[in-house]
Amino acid sequence: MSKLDIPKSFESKDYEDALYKQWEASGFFNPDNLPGRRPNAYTISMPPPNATGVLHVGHAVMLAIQDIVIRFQRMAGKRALWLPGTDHAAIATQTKVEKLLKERSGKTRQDLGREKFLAEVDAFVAQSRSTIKNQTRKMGSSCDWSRERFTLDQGLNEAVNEAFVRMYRDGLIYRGLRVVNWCPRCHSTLSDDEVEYRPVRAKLYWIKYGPFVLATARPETKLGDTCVAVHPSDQRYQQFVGQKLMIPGVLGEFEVTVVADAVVDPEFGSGVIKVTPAHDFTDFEIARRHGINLKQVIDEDGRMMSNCGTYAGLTTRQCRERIVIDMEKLGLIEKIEDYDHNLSVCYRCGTTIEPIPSKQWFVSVSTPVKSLGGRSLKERALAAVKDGEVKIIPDRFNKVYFHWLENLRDWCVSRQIWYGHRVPVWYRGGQSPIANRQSPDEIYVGTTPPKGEGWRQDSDTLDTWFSSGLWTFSTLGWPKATKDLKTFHPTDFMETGYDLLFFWVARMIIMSTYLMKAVPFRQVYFHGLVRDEQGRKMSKSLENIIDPLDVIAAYGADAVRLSLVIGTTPGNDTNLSEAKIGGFRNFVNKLWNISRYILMSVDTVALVEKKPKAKTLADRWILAELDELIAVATEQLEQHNFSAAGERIYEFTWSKLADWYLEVAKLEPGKDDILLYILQTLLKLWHPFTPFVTEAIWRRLGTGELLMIQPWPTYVKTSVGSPRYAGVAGKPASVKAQTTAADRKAVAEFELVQSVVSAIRNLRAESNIAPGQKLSAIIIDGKNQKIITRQTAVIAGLARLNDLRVAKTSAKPTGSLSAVVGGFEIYLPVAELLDVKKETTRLQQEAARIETFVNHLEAKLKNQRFLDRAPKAIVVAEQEKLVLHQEKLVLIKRQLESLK
RNA sequence: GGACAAUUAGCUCAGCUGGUUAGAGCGUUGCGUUCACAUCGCAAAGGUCGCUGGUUCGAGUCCAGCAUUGUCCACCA
Repeated sequence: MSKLDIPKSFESKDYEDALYKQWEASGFFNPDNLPGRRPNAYTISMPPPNATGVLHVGHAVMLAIQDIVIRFQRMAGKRALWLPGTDHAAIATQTKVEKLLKERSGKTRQDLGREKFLAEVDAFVAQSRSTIKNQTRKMGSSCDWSRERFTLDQGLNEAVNEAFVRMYRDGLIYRGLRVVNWCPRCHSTLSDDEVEYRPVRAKLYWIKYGPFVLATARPETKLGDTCVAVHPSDQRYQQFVGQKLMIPGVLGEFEVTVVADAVVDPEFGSGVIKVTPAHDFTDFEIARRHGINLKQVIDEDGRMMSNCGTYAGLTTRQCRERIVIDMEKLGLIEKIEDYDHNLSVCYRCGTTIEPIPSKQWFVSVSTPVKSLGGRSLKERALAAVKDGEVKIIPDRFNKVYFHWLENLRDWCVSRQIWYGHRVPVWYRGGQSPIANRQSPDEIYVGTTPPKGEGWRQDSDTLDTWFSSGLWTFSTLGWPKATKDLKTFHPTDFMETGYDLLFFWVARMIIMSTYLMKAVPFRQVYFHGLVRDEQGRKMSKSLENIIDPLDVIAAYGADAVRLSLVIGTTPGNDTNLSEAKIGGFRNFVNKLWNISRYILMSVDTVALVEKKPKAKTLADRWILAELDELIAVATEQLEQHNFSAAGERIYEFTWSKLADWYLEVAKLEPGKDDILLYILQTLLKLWHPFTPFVTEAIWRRLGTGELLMIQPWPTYVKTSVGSPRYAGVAGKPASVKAQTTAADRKAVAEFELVQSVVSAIRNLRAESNIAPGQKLSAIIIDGKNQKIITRQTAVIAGLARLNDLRVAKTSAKPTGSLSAVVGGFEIYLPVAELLDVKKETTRLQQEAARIETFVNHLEAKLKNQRFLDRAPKAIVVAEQEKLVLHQEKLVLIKRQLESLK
């Protein structure tokens, strides 16, 4: 043993912060500083966490996966850039600050005024941003902080303005009066995707409506009705179509027009619907198709307007209760039924959405664009995935993406909140009343304010996803033609939760294909939701939240990373528990101790970069296994099968290296170079997954260099199979390490040795022979004697035998435990310790098991159809299997004889 | 209403284009401190692969239907 002093366990907290500082100080997070010629760039644009947020386990997954990819690519010689940032998350942030303000001073944002309120938000965000940045560091994320961006940065604001103006000039942005999703609490519009649905038990009111009886869930909207619609082919109501009818109501009679429209389902209810164009999306469309006026009765506070007589000022809910009572008095209610339906609520605050008419800015997704070859934004974005320019992982999300885009309506991008990018539009003149389609405004749309007096900027801000949609290129300097933009865009790998497919991913594709004439990323990988160990969502009320920072402190960032990656598949939710993290902490410690042993047992610690020559069977075996591991792990990482890659490296580390090879190394001295080579290769393979522990060990090699920039291990590869996958981008051919016949033989032979050792250990355990007690053994075989003879020292050492004899023919040793493995008969003469009855039973059971299997194989091989139709190789394999087991059966029966 | 997942050992999950007696981790049981590691070692027990059909020489794997759970989309007044 050398005098190296290495602690017995890896205490993560003693290393993590110092290592991260060292990495950051090295400058290698910045691709410009990476050593060597690196012709190819590899870029990941980090999904910016909300500036107000704290790191949660969802971020942790994202950071773990992306860091694996970027560290792998960096070691593989790419000019690797992982660009971090934060998102201003307009509505979420404003809502949060409003809440804090209310708690602190009881004031609203209106009390403060726009400017002061925004100053509050800025102060809050500045603080939160630094919090989440430090938390990101705790995960070990190797992102380039020198390029960090914020969606409200000056540069990004320029990008937003530029994008808006270009779209406006191309006729893709227009201002229009529409029924919009309105959140009365946020006082803002919401896009369709920002609306959530909650099932509620409500009432369905059947009301008498002039000559009709019809059903409605919202009787209060009757005050805004301007027409009634029936299906064009509905014979029952033909006579009314086109007529104007006077309908009795709680505020007296009012006039409606009867129209025929195909959206009405004649089978449902009475086949008649009342139409409230101002407060329902479908109704708005009906009214538009038939040139019917709309009548707004609900205002921006969600209250009934002054045109509602005695109901003016009531909330819609209060009004509903009151109006039902009043209608019952007038005999206008036919019946009331229970009714389950979905209530639209704001995704941020849960307030019931009120559809109201409003003049807003929209992005047209269906207008043909010249620069897109006459295609619309929608069509271009569809093509990006259909043509394979963007590959979605897992590909089942393709369908979801197509469906969403195909049904996409124009995107309402203006918001009436204060925090965000202000709409780059200026007005001069009086702003028109909301219900008026004609605007007398003089409008100026531009990236810089117009010259001249009296211009007033639009008070609305843009949907936060409008700026997020530009993220992959606005962060690289667009609209300026920067070097970064040229080098790093399109990015290579986007990774986020599938809940962001519509909100963000699709919009990035829309924006980038239009503004950059290129996709924003070549691949997009969706991770699943992290749930608790019982598969429930993590939530405050369930008290089942796992805080990444807590578990990093307790188990180390490496263990947390492994627990979030191994055992997960893209797009599927995963369950996480502290027990799982604890398990990986144990593994990290195992890796530490493997290293500790190797570093302490070698004479000289040195770099061994070339594969050393094997001297023994075990050497040949482990080196062949390692080559195979490099090939498989590399291929799996390239294909983003992180879990599979990790599992394979894990298995090699623990089940092959630690359990077998290191034990052999204790018996066969002179393996320093091989041990060091394996260790160094393994540290490289693990580094993307567990950067801290691997870097900490690497430092003990004393090279003075960082592991994070070491070259990825190489191997001689053979291609297996061909690229025959259906995937649009084409999956690469499967790759294996090139193995020689000698390698394959070594693996087979060593596996035989392993089975012999396991069999002897099994015999000992079954007979309760203390592990410490030395035994002798006799192994009999005619065919493969040489293997055993050459490996007697290894077998004896691992099986704790003090004497191992190899004989050609069965000497029928009496008083022995026995087993048959790989054609060998194994006898452990234990004499007086032998429980003949127990041993007989054990062997009989074994024999019975094999007999069943032999019968099964015999039956199979007698089946003419199997012989005729199965591939030759399979038949041969089955025949060999049969012979093998028949022989084994004979040997076991012989052993049974010897017990008599 | 439509779509998509999932359903394999007590728990959490692997099992690729169908072909060894279906695997791992955790947990359980027995034994154990051999100088890398008790955050460890050795060994063991534990599964009619949700159900029903079908294709096939052969199905956990492919097809159809069903059931259960979950998610997304749409939403009819």
